[in-house]
Amino acid sequence: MNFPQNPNPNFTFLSDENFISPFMDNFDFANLMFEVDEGGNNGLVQEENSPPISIVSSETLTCDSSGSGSAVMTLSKKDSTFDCINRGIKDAETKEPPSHRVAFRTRSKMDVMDDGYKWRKYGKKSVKNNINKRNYYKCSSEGCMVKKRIERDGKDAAYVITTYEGVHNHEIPSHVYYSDMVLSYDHNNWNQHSLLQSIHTSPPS
DNA sequence: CGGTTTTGACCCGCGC
DNA sequence: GCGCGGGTCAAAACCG
Repeated sequence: MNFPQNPNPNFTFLSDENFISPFMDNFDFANLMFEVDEGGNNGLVQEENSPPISIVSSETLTCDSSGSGSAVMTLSKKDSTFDCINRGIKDAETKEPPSHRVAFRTRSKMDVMDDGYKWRKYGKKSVKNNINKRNYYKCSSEGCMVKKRIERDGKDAAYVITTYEGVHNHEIPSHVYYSDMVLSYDHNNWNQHSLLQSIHTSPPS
């Protein structure tokens, strides 16, 4: 099967820990990257025989993704724990087809990172167990229903949790460059590992 | 002036 | 049925 289109091609889901910060020096791409999907085999950094959720981290992960039911994971990091429950999967079993969903946690001073796509904010909510607001964005391209949520980790405000939902049905509005290298973006294999360094969202003139 | 952001209201699903 | 929490809508404000 083909891999879904990367909703955020600026991020590459690496499976080793030698990750080079892609977003300036105040950015520490981080501790958590996982895909929440329909239980299929198109995990982002899925290794052989691994569940459809992968973590890039030295932290502890327990993941219960048996069957096609909801995925529950607990990520322990010293004195903090991150829990994720994918409700969409359960809903998808009886209703509409599940949308592709990708979530990851990054250490960044910036709340919103430019991923090359154009987003329009449509909501902001305070959520339980998090003093920080959660922001909701939609892709502003016509006909594109991709959404993303951005919130600061309630347990560690240094981290930003970003969740993408859906697949872009259009090209990236602006090319993305990593240093002198244009990010190799293969629609059919977007989970391939890439070297990321710094980012520029507008092409050199 | 058009696109984006803000923000309160509304809707819906879920648990009790 | 009710309350809670999360997600979305939409009108007004804001901005370039």
